[in-house]
Amino acid sequence: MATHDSSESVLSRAERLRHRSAARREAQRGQLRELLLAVAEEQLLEKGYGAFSLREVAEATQYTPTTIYRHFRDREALIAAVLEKWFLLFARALDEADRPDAAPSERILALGDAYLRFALALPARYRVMFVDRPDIGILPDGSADLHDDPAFGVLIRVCEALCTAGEAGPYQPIQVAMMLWLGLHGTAAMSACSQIVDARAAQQIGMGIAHVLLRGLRSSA
Amino acid sequence: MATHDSSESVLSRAERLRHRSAARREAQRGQLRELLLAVAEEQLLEKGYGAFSLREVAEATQYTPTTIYRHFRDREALIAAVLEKWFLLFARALDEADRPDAAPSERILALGDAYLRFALALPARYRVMFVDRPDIGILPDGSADLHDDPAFGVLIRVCEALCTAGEAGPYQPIQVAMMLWLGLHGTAAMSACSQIVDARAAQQIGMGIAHVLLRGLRSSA
DNA sequence: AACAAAAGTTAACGGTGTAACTATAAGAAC
DNA sequence: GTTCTTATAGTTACACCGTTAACTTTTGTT
Repeated sequence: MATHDSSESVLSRAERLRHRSAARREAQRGQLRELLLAVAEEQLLEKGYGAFSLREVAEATQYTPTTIYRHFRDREALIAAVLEKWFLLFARALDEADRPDAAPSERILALGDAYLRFALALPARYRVMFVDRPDIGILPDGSADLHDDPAFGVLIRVCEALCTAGEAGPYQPIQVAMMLWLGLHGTAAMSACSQIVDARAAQQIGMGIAHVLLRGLRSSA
Repeated sequence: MATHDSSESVLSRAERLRHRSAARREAQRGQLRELLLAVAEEQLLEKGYGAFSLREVAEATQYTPTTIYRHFRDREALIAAVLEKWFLLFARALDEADRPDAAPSERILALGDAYLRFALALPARYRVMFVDRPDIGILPDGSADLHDDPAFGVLIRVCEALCTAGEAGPYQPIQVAMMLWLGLHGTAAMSACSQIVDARAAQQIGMGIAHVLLRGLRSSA
């Protein structure tokens, strides 16, 4: 078990880590949770959900992997904490994009534009939020109520306005909201997961879908 | 998750495997590739892309993990081989759904129905094919030409028929195809990745998107 | 029978998440 | 100021993962 430290400068990750962490131990203390969150967010963005590694954020923070468990139940909880922050940003982005005084169809276009912008600005983030993680808006008891989600709440209210304006044919607000959301999600997800559509094309296709859907709804019996 | 190794009857996977594979060695031989493929497909469906494990298909076939490397370059190649089969099935499903004699919009609806049916019948399969794997239709040289894909080829031809029939406004066939495809992909992907929309709802929303898109296209200037 | 190729096994490496246990430092109570 | 308690970090260990190199067996061909 004795390691030859006389010759090579080759150190395993464990050795490196032990050395560094001993040197740092007396340094700072506390606010670790915030530090871990920040590093985790960074790693999650650049590695993606699958390759995101607990040990890697440990090494980046120069802490021991198990130390993370003092602050987060497990890997999933750490990711969930990052996601919580992201969903806040997402809701804010949609909220700021809404123009309550404009016509419903204009509001929907503005919302769609903001949605696509959010997705395409950081595809890795969108991917973790909406495709890798299967539990968007899933409540603790297992049921899902999208109306409680602030971001979806904005959309559904605008769709209600569209319906009462008689521009959605026979469709219910929830149906309209779903068609618009999932229509845009298709291009956002494909752009985030594949390379067959780049960001510019995705923005164009997505807005095309929004336009055509609105037109189709308006002309529905 | 929690493994109690207090009992002495617990064997490690390696021990179990060595024992069993010795017992099986004189059994059958050959056609291993097909067996591996079949088991891999099964595992891929039930575990998903991320949790799919080479060693697990090895154990299921009672072969050693390294044996797989005789037949497939690596884990990714094994998955790719399964995917090849799935994409063949997919192309066939779309091809069979097409009704060349019907009106373009009818053909598109039939195609959309088949697409959603394929996706919702085996969500895990759709997920691996269209969201986990980032390289749909990516050619070896890195470029992507969707027209060469048989499944997309069916769609694009129908969209061309729609355009020449004057039912797609100013949009080009490729744009129409993308809007339809990605519109449906949104509901299929969300249904496959999350639990907030069940299969029935997804089918309904997806067909709604197709209908409304067609109507919107037709009424476009 | 001899030999070459293919098929299968063993052992190992570095990576992963995580459970159980230990050490340490800070703060409170006396 | 000393001791007890508690939170926090560190250590060790385990099972799993994909992958590789080296070895042994089996098979088919000459």
